[in-house]
Amino acid sequence: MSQEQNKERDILEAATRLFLQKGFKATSTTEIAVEAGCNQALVHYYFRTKERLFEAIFKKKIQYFIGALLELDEEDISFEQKLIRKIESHFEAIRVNPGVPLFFFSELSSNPKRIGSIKSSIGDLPQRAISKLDSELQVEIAAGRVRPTDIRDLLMTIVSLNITVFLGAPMFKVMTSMTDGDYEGFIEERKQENVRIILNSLKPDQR
Amino acid sequence: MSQEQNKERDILEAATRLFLQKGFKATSTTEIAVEAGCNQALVHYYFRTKERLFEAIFKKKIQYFIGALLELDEEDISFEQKLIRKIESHFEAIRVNPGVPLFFFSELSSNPKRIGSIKSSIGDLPQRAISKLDSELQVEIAAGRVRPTDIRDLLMTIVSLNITVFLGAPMFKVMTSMTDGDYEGFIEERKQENVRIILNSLKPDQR
DNA sequence: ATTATCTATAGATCTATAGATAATGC
DNA sequence: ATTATCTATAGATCTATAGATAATGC
Repeated sequence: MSQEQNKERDILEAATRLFLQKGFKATSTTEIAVEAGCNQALVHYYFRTKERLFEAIFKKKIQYFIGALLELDEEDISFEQKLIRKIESHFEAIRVNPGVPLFFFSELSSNPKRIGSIKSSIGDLPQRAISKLDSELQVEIAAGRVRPTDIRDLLMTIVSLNITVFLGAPMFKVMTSMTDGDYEGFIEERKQENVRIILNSLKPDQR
Repeated sequence: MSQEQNKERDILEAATRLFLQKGFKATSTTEIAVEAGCNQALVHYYFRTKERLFEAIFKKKIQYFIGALLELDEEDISFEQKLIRKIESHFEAIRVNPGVPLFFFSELSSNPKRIGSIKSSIGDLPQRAISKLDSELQVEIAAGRVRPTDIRDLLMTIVSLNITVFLGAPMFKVMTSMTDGDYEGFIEERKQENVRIILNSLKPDQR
């Protein structure tokens, strides 16, 4: 028909939505099929096993996220500007995929053998990107513009602040009695707050 | 026998371990029974359904954590000292229960109806504790010792920094090629780093 | 012919309960 | 008697595959 149909894509999309929302074990291939508008056997026709389908999705999401935080931008801007851009790009990547960090952490915790799956799909991209950022950081430190800082601390701080706004949303809404609307406003404002906190944490001690 | 046995407790402990590690859906009552050293029917004898067993554990963990962050300490110490203690006590609560934050977030995300379960078990304790901390914060702000800060931002910052070290451990180890030993050192150092970042974020703008 | 899609089903769980037996408290 | 524990099983999934049928590409 004119409606270009592609069940394989439909299945992948349905599975992505469901795996992200409920995790691997709690999502059945039957459910995926219903959501994709086909029968359950077709899921296995295209992806053979539920595990393979899952891995395809898992790897795709990992690559997307690694890119968002670590992409090797060669632009000639100040370290501070570069850092701000990285933080904001990471924040936006999560805003668009708010379920992904939780998805990673849960699946990695419940099934540690997936660590191998990650390693193989990211290669040494993180290593290289981290080294590069680190050497830039060391230049700033040497120039006295940034307090001595371990690059791993800096990365941990960025990731912590950016993911938790989304990952902890349900819990925070309950604790602070915020409505969904309130919380959207909070998220909106939080990006700048995170940037501020991180830049502040890098200021050399004064006084 | 002399070995005071209490299968109900054994079941609860086994279930806690398994639910924390693999989540509700991926843990079977059969598995819990094996781990507790009894047959599967006994799990249902004591707890009737898997869901009830889960809720008992869930609520217990929530109460423990709310306490750790929000406990109403009346001691007469400076705001800064009080804040430092709260951050450290929260950090330690997570260190001892490193799987709990992920557990909360996953189960809340995969089954949003559990939000009700949380609400009912925490009552207005968070509200009161937050208000109290907020009024203390406002005093500091009025005195110019702290930059104007929304209490919700402060809480979000504390929770973000403290949980992610543990929650993101598997991912971080992969990304930064840290061994388990390296990472333990990193955690050790991270508590002070978090305190530092948070206190820095509260400093009034200078210059 | 090949590829996409469906129906039907085997075999493996998994939860919850019924009903038997063993242990404990009077 | 009551409470704790076990064996056995019904009924509900759920994954994966076999084999039939429909659609598509030459």
